[in-house]
Formats: sequence, C-alpha cells, structure tokens
Amino acid sequence: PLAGKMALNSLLQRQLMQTIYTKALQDPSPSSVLFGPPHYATTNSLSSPLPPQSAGSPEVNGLAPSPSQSEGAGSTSEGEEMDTAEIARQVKEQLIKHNIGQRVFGHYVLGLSQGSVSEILARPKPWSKLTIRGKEPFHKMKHFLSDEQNILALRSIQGRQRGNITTRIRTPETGSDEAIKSILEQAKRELQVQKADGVGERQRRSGYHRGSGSYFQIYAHSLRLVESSQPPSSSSNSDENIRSILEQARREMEAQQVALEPVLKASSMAPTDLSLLGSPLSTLPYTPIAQSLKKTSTSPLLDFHSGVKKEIGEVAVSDVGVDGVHKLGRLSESGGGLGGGSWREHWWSTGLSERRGTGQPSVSEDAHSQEDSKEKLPRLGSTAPVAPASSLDYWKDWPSSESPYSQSSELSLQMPSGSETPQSSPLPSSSPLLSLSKVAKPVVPPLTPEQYEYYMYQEVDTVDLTQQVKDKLAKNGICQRIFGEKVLGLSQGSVSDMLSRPKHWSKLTQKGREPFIRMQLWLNGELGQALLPMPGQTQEITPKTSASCSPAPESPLSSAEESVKSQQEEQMCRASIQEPSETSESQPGTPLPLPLPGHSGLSIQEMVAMSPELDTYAITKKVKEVLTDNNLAYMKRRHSSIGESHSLETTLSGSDLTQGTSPQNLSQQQQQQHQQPQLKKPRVVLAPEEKEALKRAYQQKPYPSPKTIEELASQLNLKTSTVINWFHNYRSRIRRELFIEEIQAAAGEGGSPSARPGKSGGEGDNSCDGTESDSTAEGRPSGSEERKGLLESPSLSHRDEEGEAEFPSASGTSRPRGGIIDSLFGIPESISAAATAAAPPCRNPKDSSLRKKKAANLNNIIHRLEKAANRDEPHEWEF
DNA sequence: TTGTAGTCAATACC
DNA sequence: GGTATTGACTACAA
Repeated sequence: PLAGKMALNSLLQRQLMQTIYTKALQDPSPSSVLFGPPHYATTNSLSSPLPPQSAGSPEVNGLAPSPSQSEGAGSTSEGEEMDTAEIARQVKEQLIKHNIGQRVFGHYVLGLSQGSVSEILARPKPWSKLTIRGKEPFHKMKHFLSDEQNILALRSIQGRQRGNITTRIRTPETGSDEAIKSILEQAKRELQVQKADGVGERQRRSGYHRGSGSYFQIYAHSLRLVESSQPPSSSSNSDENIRSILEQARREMEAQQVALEPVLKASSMAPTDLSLLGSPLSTLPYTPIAQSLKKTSTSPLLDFHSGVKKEIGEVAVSDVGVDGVHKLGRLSESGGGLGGGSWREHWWSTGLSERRGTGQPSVSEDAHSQEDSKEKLPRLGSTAPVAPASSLDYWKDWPSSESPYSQSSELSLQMPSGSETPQSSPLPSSSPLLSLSKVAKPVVPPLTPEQYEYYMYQEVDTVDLTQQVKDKLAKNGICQRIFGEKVLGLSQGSVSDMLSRPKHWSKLTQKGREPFIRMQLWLNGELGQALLPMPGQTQEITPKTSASCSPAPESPLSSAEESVKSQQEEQMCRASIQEPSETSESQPGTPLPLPLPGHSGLSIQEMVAMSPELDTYAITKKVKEVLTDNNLAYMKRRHSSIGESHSLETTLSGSDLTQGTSPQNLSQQQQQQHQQPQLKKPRVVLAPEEKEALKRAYQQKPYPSPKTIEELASQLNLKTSTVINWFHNYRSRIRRELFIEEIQAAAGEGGSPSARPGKSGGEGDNSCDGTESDSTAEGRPSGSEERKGLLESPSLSHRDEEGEAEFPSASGTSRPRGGIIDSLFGIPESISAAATAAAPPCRNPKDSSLRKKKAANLNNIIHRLEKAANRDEPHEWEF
C-alpha cells in the first residue's frame, strides 16, 4: 500500500535514471535512449536490476498505467464512454490550481507536447469522435485525476522541472557529449528531487532516502569522471567513458549504500547533521551539479539544505513577536533555499514531504494554512512597518553554501548547450574553465512563502512603486546594475526597462511580479540586510581578496578576472545599497582567506564546494592541472568584439597562458568544425530608416502576415527573424508605453492609476490630454500626422489582406527604395485609427506621438478582436 | 505556429 | 560610468 502511494516524481525520476543507467551500460550509444519523451506506458517495466532500491518500487505508475493497470481504480475500460469535456475541465482545473504547466503535464502524463495538451484541454473532442489513439490521453487524464497523489507529485515535479523540460523533450543530434550533458541534467534534477524529498522523508522512510543518496553518488562521481575524462580528440570514446563512469558510479553507489545505512537509520538526527550523510563528495558537489546546467542566475539553490533552514525557520519563529507584522512562521516548511521562480513549487513539495511524515497531505489544509499566513502580512504598497528581527534572522542564517552569493554555480563541468556549441567538442566554449565569469554571481534570496503568497495576488500600482524605487535609488546613489543584481536576480537593462516602463500589474505573470514584490520589500527595508555581508559570512568579499593575492597575469581565467572586478565594484557600491542603520554592521576588513590545504587532490568542484571561500588561485592552479593532465595544449574562447569576424584562440602552454591569435595551432578542420559555430553573432543594429520603415509597417499592420514579413525583410535587407523579433518587441513595448502614458494621464486628471487594470490600449482616451511622456523615438511628429481627415477605416487599414502588403504611398519625403519601402520610408498617408480620427487637433508633438501610438495599438486590438471573433468558442476579452 | 511575457546583454546615449 | 534602448532569446500558452 505504501508503495502504491509512492510519489510520482520519484518514480518517474527513478525510471528515467534507470533507463539511462541501464541503457548506458548496455547500449554503446547512450544518447539514443537518453532523449525523447519518456513513454512511461511502455517503459515502466524495466528489466534492469539497478539500482537496487527500485526493486522495492512498485510497477504501478499512476500516471501512465499499462493496459492492465488502467483497469484499476479510477481508470476506464476500453469500451466505456468518457465525458471528455468534463475530464478536460477537471484537468484544467487541477493544473491551474496547482500551477502545473501544460508542458510538464503533457510530458509526464500524456506523453504529448504542450501544444497537443492545450488543444486537447481547450477543445476536447466528443468521445465518439476519437480514435483509439485519440482516446488514450483521456484514459491517462482520468487516471491522473483519480489519485490526488498524482496531482500533487506532478506539482512537485513542475517546480523542479520548470525550465528544464525542454531539453529533455527535444531530441538533440546524436552525440556523446550531448549524452553526457543529458546525464548531468538528469543528475541535477535527481539531486533536486532527492534533496527535497529525502529531507522530508528521512525520518519515516529511510530506505527511500538511502536510495537517493546512492543516486547522488552516481552523479557526483560521474561529474568527477567526466570532468577529468578525455581530451578533445577522444570524443569517439565518450560512450565508453560514460559506461565506465556509470559502472564506477554503480560500484560507488553500492558502497555508499552500505555506508549510509546506519546513519540514515538515525531518525532523530538533527538536520544540520545531514552533512554527515556522506563524504564531501556526496554532499558538497551538489551545488555545482544542481546549478551548473541552468543558465539563469536564479538557479535553485541547494535544497539539500532545506532541512537546515527548516530549523532556522523554527528558531526564527520563536523570535517573532506575536504582533509582528511579518511573520515567518511557515519558514519551518519553506525550504527557504530556493531560487527564482520555482521556489514556490519547491516550497510546496518540501512542505508536502514534511507533512507526509505526519499524515496524508491535504490540499485544503495547505490552502488553509496559507490563508492563515496571509492575514498576517502587510499589504503591498502600504508602508507597513517591518519586522526586522524575523526577516533579518532569516537572511542572516542562510547557510554559507547557499548564500545569496553563489560561489560555485558555474564551476562544475558544463556541457555543450545551444546552437553555438559544436557537438564534437568535448571542451566547448562553455567549459568550466570559461564559465567562471559567473562565479560568485549573486543569487537573490527567494521571497519567503508568506511574502509570495501574500503579495502575489493583490494588485500593485507598479507605476507608483517604481517611482518610489527610482526616488530611493537616486537618493541613495544606488546604481541600477547593483540594484538589479542584489535586489531583483536582473540585469541593468532589465532594471532600467522595468523602472521606466513598468507593466501593469494585471499584465504581469507571477514571475514578472516578483521583481515588483522585491522592490516593495526593499522599500520597506525588508531586504536590506540581505544585501549585506553578514558577520561570519565572507564569501562575498572573498573572491576579491582572494584574487588580490592571486597573480592575476598568470590566471588563465580572464573571465574570472572580470568577475573579480565585478566583485570589487559591488564592494564599492554595497555601502550605498544597504540601509543606513545597517552600515555599521558591514565588515569591510574581512581577512584574506588562505588557500585551503590539500586542494590539489580534489576535483575542481570538490575544491570549490568544500571551500567556504572562492580561492581563485587554487582553482586556477587546478584548472591548469586538469588541462595538462588531459593534454589540453589550448582552449577556445569566444571573442565578443563586435565587427570581428573571427575568433581568437587562447593558448595555454604549461603554466603560462598567452592570449593571441594562433589558429595555426589547430588543424583547419578543427577550426572549421569548432570555431564557426562559436562565432558570436554581432548584434543587429537597425538603421533609423529601417526602424522608421518598420514602424510605418506596424502602423498599417501590427500583425503582418508571414508574406509581408518576408517582403519587409527582403526590402530592408534584414533577416526574417529580425523583422519578426522587431514586431514582437515593438508590440510589446508600445503596449507597455501606452500603459504608462495612460496611467500618467489618468494621474494628471486625478484618477486612480490602477483603477483600470489592463486598460493599456489606446481605446477610450482620444483626447489630447496632459500626457507628457514620450520617452522613445517612435512616432516622430510630422506634418502629415495632423491630417485627420484622411484616415482609413481601421478595419480595413490594419488588416493584412490575403497576406498582401498594403502600404499607402508616401508623399513628399525621400524614397530611398522602391516597392514597399517606397511607401514605408515616406510619411504616412494615414494613421488608421479611429481613436486618432476622433481626436481633436493637437499642437503638441508629443500628443501627436501618443495618438500615433494609440492608433497603432488600436490596430493591434482590432486584430486580436477579429482573430478571437473568428474562433468558435466564447472569448474573454481583455486588452 | 503564433503571440505574449520576461529577460539578457550589446550598444547607444547622456 | 550610469542609464536607456533594443535585438534576440526562452518559456509558456492558445
């Protein structure tokens, strides 16, 4: 019975790994089985004896039962009719309720793509119209709905898989390095699963956790082996390497299993003692494993430590006064070491695991407890007092290994990713040696569950909020880059964008709302302490000081130097970002760390992971050792200098690194094979006339047909993708801009800026009001804009009839090119918007610009309306 | 396949 | 040197 309730995620993860493991040992082409959606209905009866823990696992895969299993509870026999619409409705309900994406659902439950899921859920066919094949998803969905555990487990997976599933679904070109990459990605996921679940379940189900630990060994060990595996020329041996890796891993796994057993049986063990669970290898290298393969800086942090923070949370709770505005009581369930957008699911799953220990999880209970915490939180936008004690305790107690300043997130081996990477290159541009540029990139602490739950769903005046932030930044001399880095897990550009053109709250997704919540918390002072190097925590300063005692010229890690430089800048700026009252707590004089003894015998990951500080000198040394050991005489480096059409080769020779162009050191074949794909694409910069032409095209057709896009691209000598991107970006930005202007206009009229959520379109406001904002260049005033009488009907002008471009001819301006361009570069005959037509003449060019934008946006809206109207189903209009 | 949201990061601008 | 702009990309959903 217990086995029957085995969490879906662990089953699936295990099955995946089982498949990988088994096939990797048996099949010389592991990549052939590592990819593609797992069809659980056919793969859940694996014959592999490994790993041994799975022997106790049931063959019951609740989500994708075999035909015989599908006859079980909750399933429907083949002949039985189903109410497809109802099933779809219930599934949708559950997905929404649990924030499960269609992609994950489709992947794990139905074995279908996201698009197919959407189709099935939105427009389920009647049962009678379905073929046998078409009925399958409904069987699966019904079974999925039949057991809440399925849903809960999938939700858990969602949190871990979000953002990564694509790489699994996609079938990459066969290549052994891709296979390794896949293994590592699997490792990452598995680690995340195990760390979250293992902690929560450790007291009740040591066997489960024991199995997890064993898996860790595989991955950690695999990483080590991969890291030090073959030189570039031996990529053909990679499959063999993988098998070797896995065989060694299996042996180690078995050994570890035996070793761990007594420890894991100690159910009363304090969470902070979890580090005892294994050798340093079994614990510390998790960070690089778990984080290295994810691009974003908001990689999930070490959830292995969630147990640690549970304790911390409980301690913190005791420190919170009963009338504390900001309670952190539920930190005991938060598993606070979660990063970015996925922490919530993570928190949920951790909480689930925790509750499993005392009883069956209940969604309603969960919701209820969240509701409880909600009431204790201040409203966003208010100037509610802060409860510094609790929040500061929370931040302060971040374990060093998962400090907001992740030291080693990029230190593990990074395998090729993306189109830039040659499949056959075992040392791609994203090799660990080169990815040090992201070392110590700060990862902002996650919002607490309470903050998240409370702030996420109440409307926020983003304009007002960002204004306050801007004021405070200016007042305190805080630059956007640091603010974005320390307070928001964003680039300077994003910060600038967000502050100057915030989207309306209703237009923001949960992910998009997070930065605004952080802003509010920052304004409230609730994040201030998180930006400080806490007493005893030196990792923020360490890279700088460590590097300062490292002979920089000797370092092969030029990117690491940049990182160091960045660290120094942060140090400079940090004082200004912290709260005045906290300034005295900063520790500018942190002692220089010494290189840890015994580094030479460790892998890079181990070395970094074991060190509380980042010793760049030791790492540099180790890197060189690895290179030398593996006969890596050179490595590639992407050269980002724009306008350069060739990449430079960085040559490493002995202990010296000389940078220069020495392509002759490589064979021509290698250059062509490796170098070409690594060329950094120069950024496209559109000429003003090209932009103007595109804007004019947009005014006519905000949603041009593919044919028109092709034509535009051809005429403008741009890539089609550039034109497509431009339209996407322009639509998005013009909407946002209009929102700002509307808000400001409304504010000028004394209205409530947030009273009309989503009213970012130009509809409704045709007057030349006091709007002043015209921060961008689009819509340059021209004489013809005043020619209101020549407007076409919007329904005609915006439409891209039959894909035929239809641009009004230009008048009175230069015509650099013929055809479409002839008109695009001209002055518009019309602005094609009723809004503008109805507007009285405005003399202010800015007003004219606004009208122009509104007109364009109105076309946009009309397009969407018409598109929606063409659909059969009722549509909820929102613009 | 298309559209939106979110974001990065190169580059322009001040 | 800080900020603004913007082309490109990913994730997700319809």
